[in-house]
Amino acid sequence: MVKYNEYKNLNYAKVGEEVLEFWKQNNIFEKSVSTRNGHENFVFYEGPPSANGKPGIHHVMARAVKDIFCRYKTLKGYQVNRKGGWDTHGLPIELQVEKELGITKEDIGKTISVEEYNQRCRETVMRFKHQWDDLTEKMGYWVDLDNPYITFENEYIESCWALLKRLYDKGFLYKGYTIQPYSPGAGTGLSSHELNQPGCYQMVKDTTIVAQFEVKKITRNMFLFENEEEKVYFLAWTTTPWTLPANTALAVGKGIKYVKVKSFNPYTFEPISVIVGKDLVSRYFNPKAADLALADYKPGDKLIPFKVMEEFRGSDLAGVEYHQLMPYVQPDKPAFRVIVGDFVTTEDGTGIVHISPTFGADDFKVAAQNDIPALMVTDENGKQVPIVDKQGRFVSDITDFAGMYVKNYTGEDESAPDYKPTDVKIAIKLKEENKAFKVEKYEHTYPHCWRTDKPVLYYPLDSWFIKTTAVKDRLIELNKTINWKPESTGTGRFGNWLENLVDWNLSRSRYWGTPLPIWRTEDGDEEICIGSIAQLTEEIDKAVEAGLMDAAVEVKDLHRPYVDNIILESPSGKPMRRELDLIDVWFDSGAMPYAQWHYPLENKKKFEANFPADYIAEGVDQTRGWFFTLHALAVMLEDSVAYKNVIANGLVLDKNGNKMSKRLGNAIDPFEMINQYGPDAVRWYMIANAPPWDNLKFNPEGVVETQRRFFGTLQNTYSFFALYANLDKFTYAEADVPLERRTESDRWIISKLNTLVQEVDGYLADYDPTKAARAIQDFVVDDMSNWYVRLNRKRFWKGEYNEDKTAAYQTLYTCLETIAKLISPIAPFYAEQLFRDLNGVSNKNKVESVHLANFPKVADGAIDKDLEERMQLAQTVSSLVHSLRKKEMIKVRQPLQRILIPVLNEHTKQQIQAVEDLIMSEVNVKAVEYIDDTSDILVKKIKPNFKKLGQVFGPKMKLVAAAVQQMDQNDIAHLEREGGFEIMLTDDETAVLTPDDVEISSEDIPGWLVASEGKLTVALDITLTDALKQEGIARDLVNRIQNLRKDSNLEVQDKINITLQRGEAEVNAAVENYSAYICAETQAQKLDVVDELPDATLLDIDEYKVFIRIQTVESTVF
RNA sequence: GGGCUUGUAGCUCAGGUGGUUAGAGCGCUACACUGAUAAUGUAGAGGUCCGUGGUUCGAGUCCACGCAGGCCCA
Repeated sequence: MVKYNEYKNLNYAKVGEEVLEFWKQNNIFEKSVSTRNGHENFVFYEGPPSANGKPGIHHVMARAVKDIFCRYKTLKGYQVNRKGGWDTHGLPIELQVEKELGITKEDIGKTISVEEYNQRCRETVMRFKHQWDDLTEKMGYWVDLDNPYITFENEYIESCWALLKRLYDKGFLYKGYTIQPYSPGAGTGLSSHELNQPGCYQMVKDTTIVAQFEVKKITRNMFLFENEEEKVYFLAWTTTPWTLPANTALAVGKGIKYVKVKSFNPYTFEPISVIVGKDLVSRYFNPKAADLALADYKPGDKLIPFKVMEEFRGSDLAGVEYHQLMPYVQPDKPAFRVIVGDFVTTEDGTGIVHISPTFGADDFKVAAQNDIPALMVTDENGKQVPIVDKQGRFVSDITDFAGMYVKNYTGEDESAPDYKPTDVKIAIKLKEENKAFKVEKYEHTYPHCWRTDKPVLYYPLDSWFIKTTAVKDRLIELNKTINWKPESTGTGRFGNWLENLVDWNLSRSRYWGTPLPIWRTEDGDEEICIGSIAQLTEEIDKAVEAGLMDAAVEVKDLHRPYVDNIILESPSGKPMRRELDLIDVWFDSGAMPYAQWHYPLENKKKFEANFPADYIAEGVDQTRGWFFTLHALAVMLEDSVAYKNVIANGLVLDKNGNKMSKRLGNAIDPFEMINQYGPDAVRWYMIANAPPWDNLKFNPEGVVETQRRFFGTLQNTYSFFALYANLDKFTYAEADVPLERRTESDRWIISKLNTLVQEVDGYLADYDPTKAARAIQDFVVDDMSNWYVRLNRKRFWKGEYNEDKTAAYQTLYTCLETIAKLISPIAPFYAEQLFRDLNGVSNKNKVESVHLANFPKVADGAIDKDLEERMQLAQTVSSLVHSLRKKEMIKVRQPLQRILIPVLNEHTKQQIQAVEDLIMSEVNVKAVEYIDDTSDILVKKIKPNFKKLGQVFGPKMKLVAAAVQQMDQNDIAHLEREGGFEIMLTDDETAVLTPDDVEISSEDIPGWLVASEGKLTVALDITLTDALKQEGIARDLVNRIQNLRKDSNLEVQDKINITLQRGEAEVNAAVENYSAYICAETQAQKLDVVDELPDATLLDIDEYKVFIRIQTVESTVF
């Protein structure tokens, strides 16, 4: 016969290794997909990791979350294909290569060719692929590693091109500009990486201006004026006065308070009213002048009087229009009004921020959101350009300052007596025009170009954009159909991001990435967007024919520099060169639903069958990354969501809540964890400890606890089952014992089990693995092990192999096998071993792996809530009796005569009666008795039902509660008998209570030892009769003999003979009266009592001494 | 600075729609139990439920303003 495997000191890491080997040998993963052929698809997208760094413990977390639901859906009968993928482009890889080669971006194309450089990137990016694959296997993340999509492969890039062309054809792709750090000296944009080089931020002393922007006297603004003569100005501060001619708006903070102050301009002495942040008044007006009268002011006075007038909120000011400060150039759309910006503070400045969309990133963004135009001029080529040229000079339209450098880019001698920076010249002009309120030097840090050491400008640079704002409403609408876990990430972080959407800047000035497939003539008048290699080849042929290229080149690699060397012919016959930009790597990953199948160039059916995804999961940091790019592309290309359910998981921190980093040395090595504790305990701990979307404080001690408490208990239960089932040769060969012939506790645990199946199914369907894991844990530890097995131990190791025993085995077997299935998504290795150990003997499931099985179904009629309530009562009663015994120091082995339970209603009585047997055996008493109301000896307790009374009496609640507490036993009896009781609230106010308004419970039985919990009270009879004492002794004897057996290393099934020496009278009587009982319990065939017993063992049983000898009986031969 | 998120026992976490004694596990202390035994049971100690205001008869729970940690964005 095949036996259930029995283990000594199970090694969970080894379970992982062995099960992994089994999966590999038998292609279980492949089968878990192929056996579901023809079933409904459950579509999962793998967010591609980058293999240029080592995987960390947080990857185990993220991938466990992905894996759980794919396995769960497989159990539910879906076919779940999981294609792996690698993200291979991007800046981190370039930086790593540059670091290793000891070069900078400047060297590319000079000391190293673009070709060589990209070759290095290609080699570097997959450096740790082996470690990643290894971790994937060892942690049990099932994903197809053999056919992954790789973003640097030609086919993948070609798909990206095809998608870009579709966007281009829909008019979603355009060339615009974005504000970036720019070095006029070097003539190049700087990356944020370059700006973060040490030494870039330097202290400089700049001329700053608080400028006065005059409010227009129009109807809409009249609330700011007290009469027609008043002149009202907004005060706004800038550290870059040269940007003032480009001003097109002012920004205020929505909630910030502003005041209007009447005073005088310190340079022109003219009377003015200015609007400024309330908290900043003292910064611009000397408090010493607070008491001076406005009327007393004489031009030239040192102290300028001021008077604070009305107060406004930022939101009140929004929309107010003002006169252009320096009207050299007119915008092409309405401008010069107040808008709300969330970046406005009262930390410095005036609480009002000057906005010049061409020279500030925030400015650009907030202007775009408010439909405020940028100030541009038309150059000699008819192109729109900013008012400062690429050399850093004002254009000719800015007449007064035409040709002046906005900063000293020409190395002028700043110490020369007649040297005046442009900023100062602007300040002088504004002062003269009554437009400057305050001009002063200000020292602050400002970024400088690392090559020219000159201040950078924030300057509009050419960029290619995807017009995501064109589909903003649709993005928002479709987002509402996505099931976000947690919901707040979808409505909050992601939802807000969509509400404040700006166009997606695709351009990157780098080398290792997907090139932008747009070729343009030099004047930009003609261009072509290429959507495939075939199209490119065709265009090349045309260009060769036109003589623009020497010879046809075969398109082998779509990366730079190869594509840069291709020159195409425009419709009018002009040469077109590729726009040198690469595209944002996020486009690569957002394109994976299409590009992983080389769609739209092929595999249309495959794509359609796998779009959109049912489920994805990544870190919450991907909200504006992958989650967004997937969504944006799906909406623009397919007018669909890209995913229906998404889990945004949190971070994995160290046990103190700090971020893990190599520098701090608190990073946890995932391989070490798995080797030490096995993959299941690590996965279970991570899932059960905190919901995936919360940050997880990872503490290895928690893994130890999980292993001990959950897996240890489960394994213990299995061992217990296996031990006896092997002895009894239980193989689940018998037909199921019908539920009605099983014991109360069998039906109870099966009811609980089915309830559990229902719960776990619900939680997993709702993408909440933590609740599922916790429910399973509670069942295994509390219900199955600590209650069912404890109560039923004897049924397994005592007596004949009869129907009752079969029922016990079947019940426990069913629990264990069901648990194996339920835990298999979370703890796939251990579940596999448990399942195979069980199923290998019973062969009840015709599958070789738990992962090929079906999710358990709730059995009809198995759930019995009444029964579950009864058992709860049994547990509570037992616990109360235990605590009473403890108080009286009466050990459980000492039988007692009876317990007494007051019951106030028939239902409770019936419920307890049904579990009497369990209670009696658990707490070792002979009888359970009940007393009801009629006995008149119960002392009752009354408590107000706050919820109900609160609704009725509201504010008078306290009076009612006090009156209820005052009621004595007679009053309670009256209330119960008559169904109503009148209480006094005040001297002249009464109210009538009904039994529903209060909770009545029995609290005490005079003369008995009682304990109560909630509404349940138990009394214990502690009278010891001779018979009870004798039985107690007999039980003690059994216990000691069992210990002897164990100490003598006897096997459970070994039979013995017992010999006792006659001793004290009580002991003799006990042995005589309970001889049969003692023999049965200890597997003894004979119990002899003799007068003299040499070589005996001395047992201490309380105050008695017993001499005993046990001998093994050799197996009887018939 | 903005958005989102977390804050409950020494530690990790539960606490639908507000209801008066705030729970569990681990850890600690004591006792008990003992053929699941590196388990288990009972009891105990341990809480300004982050703070301050407010709404309410009643707030861990609802509202406002803060504080601290985290993430993303500036």
